[in-house]
Amino acid sequence: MNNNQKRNTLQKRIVSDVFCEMHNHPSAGMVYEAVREKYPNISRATVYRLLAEAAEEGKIKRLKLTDANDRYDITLKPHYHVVCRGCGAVADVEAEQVDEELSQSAVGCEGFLVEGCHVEFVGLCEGCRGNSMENN
Amino acid sequence: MNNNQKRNTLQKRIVSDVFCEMHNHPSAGMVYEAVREKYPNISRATVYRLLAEAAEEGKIKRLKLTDANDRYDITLKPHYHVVCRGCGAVADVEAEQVDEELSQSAVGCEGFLVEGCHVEFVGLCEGCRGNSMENN
DNA sequence: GTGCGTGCAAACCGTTTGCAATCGG
DNA sequence: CCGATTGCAAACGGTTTGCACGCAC
Repeated sequence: MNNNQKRNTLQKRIVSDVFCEMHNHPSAGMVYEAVREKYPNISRATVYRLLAEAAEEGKIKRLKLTDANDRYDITLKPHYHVVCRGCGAVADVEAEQVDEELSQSAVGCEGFLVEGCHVEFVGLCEGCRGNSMENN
Repeated sequence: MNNNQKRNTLQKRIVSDVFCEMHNHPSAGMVYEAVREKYPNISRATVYRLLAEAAEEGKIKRLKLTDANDRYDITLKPHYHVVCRGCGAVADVEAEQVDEELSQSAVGCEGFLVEGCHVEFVGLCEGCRGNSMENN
């Protein structure tokens, strides 16, 4: 099956290490910036490629969110996320998974077959609640 | 309050007319293409501006979806959508709104305050179910 | 030595914006 | 007439890609 030999490069190790130390569900760009501090000459393309590759191999998860760019998640176990409407930060949510029930209760119009669903929470992070911008 | 006088331009009327005849939750680009058939010289920027403006005025709704680009919805009443994983088409979903309950059952990590949520369904449209690509 | 992986820059795609020209009120 | 609105083209931002070089094996 998997007869293409993956090479163990320095860049791959560094990107993996740096990403594993970040627990903010970073975007590829955020990982790139973080990696550059240790390894300033790394190419943006390499970071993007390595993260996308890891996601395809199922080692990490690529999150699609409504507002922001794609984020990468080290946690593979299914769970929901909350996005801060102030700064875009992402955090995990403790809530039971209701995808199954939700999807079964849904009927798509125009002949659509509903197979699954995506739940995403919106809120405010601790920092943005402190700022007196638009918190009610 | 609203002391800025809006002008009634030909472009505005055409974009509005064309959009109202489309019931596919089109993206701005899709509306642009449709408008161009009637009014070939319209600027892409104008269509994008008019749709964004109408959404800000609350006349239409701008949908943020996880995969695709923003879509525009003529229906203002809250409801869910299903996105075809084959072709990206969007359709309305008949299901009761559970945002309130869901949000209240959710606890954000890292000091996040959960305020609301976004539910989005995934499925297959009639056409894509017919194609023997990757339907199970 | 072979060819996978990298770095670079350019392309990409949907969208937004600066600006001069235009046209609605 | 005056300024809101348009058209154009360029900029934008995040991401992907083509290609020559270099390094892992």
